[in-house]
Amino acid sequence: MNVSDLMMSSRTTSPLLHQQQQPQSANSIDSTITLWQFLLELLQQEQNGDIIEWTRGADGEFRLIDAEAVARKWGQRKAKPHMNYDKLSRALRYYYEKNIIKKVIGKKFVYRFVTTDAHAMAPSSEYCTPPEMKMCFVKDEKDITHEIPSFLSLPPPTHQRTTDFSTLSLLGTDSPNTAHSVSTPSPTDSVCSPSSSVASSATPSTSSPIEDTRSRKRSLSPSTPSATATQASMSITFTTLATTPSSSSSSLTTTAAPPPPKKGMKPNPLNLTATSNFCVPPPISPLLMLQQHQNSPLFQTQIGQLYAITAANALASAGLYGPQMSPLLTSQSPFRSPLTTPKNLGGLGGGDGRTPGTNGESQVFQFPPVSAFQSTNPLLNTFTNLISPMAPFMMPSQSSTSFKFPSSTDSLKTPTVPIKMPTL
DNA sequence: TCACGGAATG
DNA sequence: GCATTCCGTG
Repeated sequence: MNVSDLMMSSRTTSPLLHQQQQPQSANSIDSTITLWQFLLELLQQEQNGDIIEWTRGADGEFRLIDAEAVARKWGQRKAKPHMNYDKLSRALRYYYEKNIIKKVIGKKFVYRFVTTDAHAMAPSSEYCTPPEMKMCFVKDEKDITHEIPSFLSLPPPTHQRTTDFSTLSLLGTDSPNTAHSVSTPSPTDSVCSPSSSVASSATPSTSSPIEDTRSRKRSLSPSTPSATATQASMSITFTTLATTPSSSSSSLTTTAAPPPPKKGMKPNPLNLTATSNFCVPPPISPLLMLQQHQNSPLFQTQIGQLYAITAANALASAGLYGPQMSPLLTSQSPFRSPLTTPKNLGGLGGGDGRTPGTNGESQVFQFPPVSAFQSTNPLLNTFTNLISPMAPFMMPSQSSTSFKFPSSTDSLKTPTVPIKMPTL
């Protein structure tokens, strides 16, 4: 199966994508659509190129060429005849808090869809944030010829981070038949409690040009991670994309004797506080953390068209901690509301756009371009080549852990991920 | 003029 | 919850 097939198949699984294939008229009333969806829709339709455009599609950055015209269309869609840019922009500003859209400071009418950053996704940022992550999304095969709308975002360094993670995540490579998810334990079992994450992520970081002023309003409840949890555990669940997220076909738990999940506790794949079992407080080196990146609107709506590859800079650190800890992970259901993301966006990723800064560019974290870790056009390659960054981790010859990526031929089978835990 | 966020409201 | 509407401020 090639990328094209993959995309086509994925489209059929996505209501949103289906909707995009049959775009609603900007004039028709749809009270359910949200603004960011509407904007994405406009951006995807060439006929709107005179009122809205991607300025740096690779970064999710777009500009309202004719803001009032966009607002009028928005008003038509929502049956709000008095809609104008002033009101529309107020709605956009609410997105700042939700980490869906941010303002590109210094550029008039320029906004940016926010890619997922570790802090948005992982409230337990202090110990659960991978040191570095590279991620690229490929929007569409034909678009690759001019620009890859790669949502590349690099979480800034965290001073508070005292641990080094070997993290490698492959995201969004949901083949039509297979998706992969982390089956997470309950947040109540979390080592990295939300409170500690607030404390850490809301700590003003001098390294970050982004600072959410609102986060300072929140009460900080300083706490330290539990020193008792020294065991890392891991559970990877593979699901079929066609099924509901909860109907995972199987799961596998590591040999680290993790506490069994509480009965009746339904893991929330988005709640990365639930990744606590991957979090090991210092001085013991944490082994891994799996992250999902699903709250980006583009990721949400274009997952079938997007290819997301993340590769932490764990290639080296994986060697440190042992190649046995090199899990791969893809997202579970891509069709998940970004607004279900935990609201703890404080700190690095929560800039409100009004932080003193030189310009918008300096306030936007970007992942390196695709070429940073893809020497060739990824879409000219096969699916296998797309995940080539992970190849070293998937080679039994280099790893005591073999990882078999589910293929189209065994899509209904349950891939196994034998994971050997180092002695702590 | 643009951008921001509080507040009230639907 | 997600805007919409209005408004004061910079």
